Amino acid sequence: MDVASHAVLQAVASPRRREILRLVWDRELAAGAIADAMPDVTFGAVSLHLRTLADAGLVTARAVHRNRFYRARPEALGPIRKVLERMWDDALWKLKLEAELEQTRRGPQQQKRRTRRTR
Amino acid sequence: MDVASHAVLQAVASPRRREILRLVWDRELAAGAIADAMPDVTFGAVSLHLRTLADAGLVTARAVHRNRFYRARPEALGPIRKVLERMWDDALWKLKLEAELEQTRRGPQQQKRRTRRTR
DNA sequence: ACGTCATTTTAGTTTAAACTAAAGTATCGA
DNA sequence: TCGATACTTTAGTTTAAACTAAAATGACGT
Repeated sequence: MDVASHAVLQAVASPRRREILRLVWDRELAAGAIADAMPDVTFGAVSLHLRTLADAGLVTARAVHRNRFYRARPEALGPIRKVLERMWDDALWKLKLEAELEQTRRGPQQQKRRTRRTR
Repeated sequence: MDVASHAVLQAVASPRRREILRLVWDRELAAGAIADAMPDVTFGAVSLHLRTLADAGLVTARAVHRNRFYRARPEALGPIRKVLERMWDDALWKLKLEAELEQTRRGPQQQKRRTRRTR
């Protein structure tokens, strides 16, 4: 797990930032408009979240006049998607292998001797 | 984003828990063995992480004698993998569409009238 | 029944994240 | 230039997560 993927995971793990991400997922939105859509939090807090998202590469900013327009950068999810996918597939593969082996072996390979299992 | 996927994301976002997850990814390991593999943290702390992982469905426990053997449950990653995948694919599709539209339009579409209301 | 082992749980502390209010920066329009 | 707008940054506070030490639990051997 590289440091970039960690930042992405960290950023996406916050419900607040997922909320922002959802807002700018399919359209550009000014920081103020994002803050307006989240009335229970201050503009400053939103700005900090935007910075976190930008640092993780999950959004990009474009300055126009006094506005800063944000937009999601979905390709930044690629790496962690791949990380998860690789973990997942790898594990599935191993489980399948295990299941196949299971049929050729007698019982689960238990550690140490077992005498009783009662009570 | 459902509550289960949130728990999974939250659990996976912690480096410590990813470390544990990696340890039990392809083999069962007793809680003590996991703690032994992480010398910079106490057994108690490891146990709490294991609980978090178990609550998220990312690991299962099996009791044998006095030991509790943990193992990753990779299929728990499925839902969030799907969530990310869906977001990702959906966005890529939209970006492509946008790129196509871009060629038929001149310049960025500027923002309209704004009514801002902040504390 | 007693003591030990493997682990969990609790209670309290440290560390980090999220948040607010206010100050700072930059841009525009007059 | 000045004042307003649209943000960002800072400093300090609140909330939550991670951690530790120690007590509690429960199964086992004797």
